[in-house]
Amino acid sequence: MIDIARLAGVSPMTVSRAFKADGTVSEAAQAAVMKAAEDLGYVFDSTASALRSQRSDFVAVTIPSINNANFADTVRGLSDGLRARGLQILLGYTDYDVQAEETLIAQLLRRRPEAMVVTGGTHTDRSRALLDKAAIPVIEIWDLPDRPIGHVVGFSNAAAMGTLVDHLVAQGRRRIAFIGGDAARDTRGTDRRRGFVAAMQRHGLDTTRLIDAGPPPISMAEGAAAMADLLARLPDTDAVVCVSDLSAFGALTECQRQGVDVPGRVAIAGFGDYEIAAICVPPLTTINPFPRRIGSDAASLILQALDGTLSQPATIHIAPELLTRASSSGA
Amino acid sequence: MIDIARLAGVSPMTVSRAFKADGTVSEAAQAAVMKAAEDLGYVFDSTASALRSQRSDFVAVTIPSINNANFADTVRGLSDGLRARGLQILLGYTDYDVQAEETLIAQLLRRRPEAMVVTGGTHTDRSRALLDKAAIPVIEIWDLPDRPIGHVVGFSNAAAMGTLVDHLVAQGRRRIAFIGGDAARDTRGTDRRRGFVAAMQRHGLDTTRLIDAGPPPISMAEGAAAMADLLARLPDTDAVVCVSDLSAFGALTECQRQGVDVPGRVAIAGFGDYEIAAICVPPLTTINPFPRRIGSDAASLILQALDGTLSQPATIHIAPELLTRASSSGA
DNA sequence: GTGAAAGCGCTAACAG
DNA sequence: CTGTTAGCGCTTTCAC
Repeated sequence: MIDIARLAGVSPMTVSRAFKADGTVSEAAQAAVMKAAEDLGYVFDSTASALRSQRSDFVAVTIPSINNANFADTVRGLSDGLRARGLQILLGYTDYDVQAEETLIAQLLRRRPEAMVVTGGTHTDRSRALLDKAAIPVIEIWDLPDRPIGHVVGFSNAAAMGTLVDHLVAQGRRRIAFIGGDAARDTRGTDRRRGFVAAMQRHGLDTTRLIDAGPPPISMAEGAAAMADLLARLPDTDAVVCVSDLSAFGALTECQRQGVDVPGRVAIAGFGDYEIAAICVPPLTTINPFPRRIGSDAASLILQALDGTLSQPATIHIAPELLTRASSSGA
Repeated sequence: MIDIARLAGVSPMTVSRAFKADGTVSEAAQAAVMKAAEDLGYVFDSTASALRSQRSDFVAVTIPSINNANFADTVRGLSDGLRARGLQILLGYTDYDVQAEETLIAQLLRRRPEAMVVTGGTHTDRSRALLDKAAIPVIEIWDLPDRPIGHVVGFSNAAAMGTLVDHLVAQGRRRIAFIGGDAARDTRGTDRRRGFVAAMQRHGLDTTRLIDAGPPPISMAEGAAAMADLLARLPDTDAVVCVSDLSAFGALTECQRQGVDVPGRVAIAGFGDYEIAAICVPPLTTINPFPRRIGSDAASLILQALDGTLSQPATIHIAPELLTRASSSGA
């Protein structure tokens, strides 16, 4: 920067101001600086800037898996919402493990992010302590935590699953099964299972058709295997709800392989409104939790929090939408 | 850090050494420092460390889309391979646009990454200049660039597509169509199309059945629309190759909706070996380009380059695997 | 094994 | 609108 200052015939401070582009530099100086920078192949050093100004321009984000279209959409919503303010996303994934999340949070905080977005509302005590200490805006997303750390953009996974069960019952289904993952790890999946059981009880129906397909994420293949298990052990099942569209699609393919009519003999519903749900044959009934929106709303909260426009911890409730499609038509 | 030094009764330098954990600190001092840090809720500041040591511990990575299972797998391979050395990934996506890539590269370089991984071998002149100037290891992935910037981990998309065509021809297919995206943007897709045309010519077959499904990424729905178009305009088509499994699956669903037998009347093949290809009914013939492997090999190259073990620019050839499945059985 | 001094490249704060 | 001074929180370097 000193070199540029020399070449442009100004002080380093003017160079700094020129790069901030806040219009506080004369046009002549601005042009001279930019030309000198171009000639010297100068690349601004954000590290030094971050250290001195105590503004890293980072927003740290943790998601359970990078290989998931729902979370990817959320990250896009976040990224697009933050880019205008020059904020960059520092992304990490937890593999659906709160211990891994703790390690990740500790690692990310070392970079001095200006805000932190974490997926889900279940964290280790140490994670909570780290986030508290960090004294930066924290947004929990994709859930409605019992004990929020800071701000929240989410919805009740249990309630959303309940609307799905209500729909199936309204369609005349009674012997409804749930295919989901290992309760210990996937907290959102567990919430959905709890919502399933609660809704079934509300309707006075049997809640024992619960298939545990293993640790999250539940793949299409695991959904298919679970469906095969279900068809073998509980062949009178007339509807299946899956923890996600991906496992639901797997279940659907298993029915296709076995010649089981969907929705004639078994209705199938998923969760997440993944691309596949709309296009497979028959298309899948599902819940759209508006993943992109979760991200863009979180971005708005962050911008407000950084502006100081947000005095109270805020909770933005996303209203998931039930999408009824052919996979769950009347019995 | 000064506070910790005081509390632990040592100098700041010893605190620094304790955090580096290189075993050059006495056990007593190490323990005292860790205890003091814990008590004070100290979080190490990577920004200051990066500035002084000129080591950011960042590896910057650009991918076309964050919402793509293939690239997500590559990022996981990279991430897992780099984590052991304490290197963190700084991820950005380009939306399949070389101009956006240029902006992104400029932005990422400001963070002083120690290496840069870029997807594809087509870049703007300015991107190339920026990467040259940066004087850090550069790895291009998912392609075999004509004019590599630095190291490469990739394969020939054209050649891989050729093997797919060869397979279809061997199965007795002759009137083969290609469904792909806008040539201007998706360079890998364009390479695949070129490979398709070259292989068809090699077999002396008609190369005019090319459907342009719009700008990448080509969605399942766009694959379905393209298939509908094809069935309407060129109903004697006996095989379809798609630029990815996702569009291929869309095409398959369109056949299901129209009662077109796959592979009886039309064979379908995709590219990428996405999860869906293995499980849909019928499963899709495809190419596995080993996305995870691309990432882990790139990570290895980076570690070698940073160690100085790599004097020459290296190219690691990935050998994509043809997976023949029921969607392309004999006519 | 430990400490003192200096400085990484930028910008806050103040002055003009 | 521009410049000067000082310092962000670490680590390099050198000394002991």
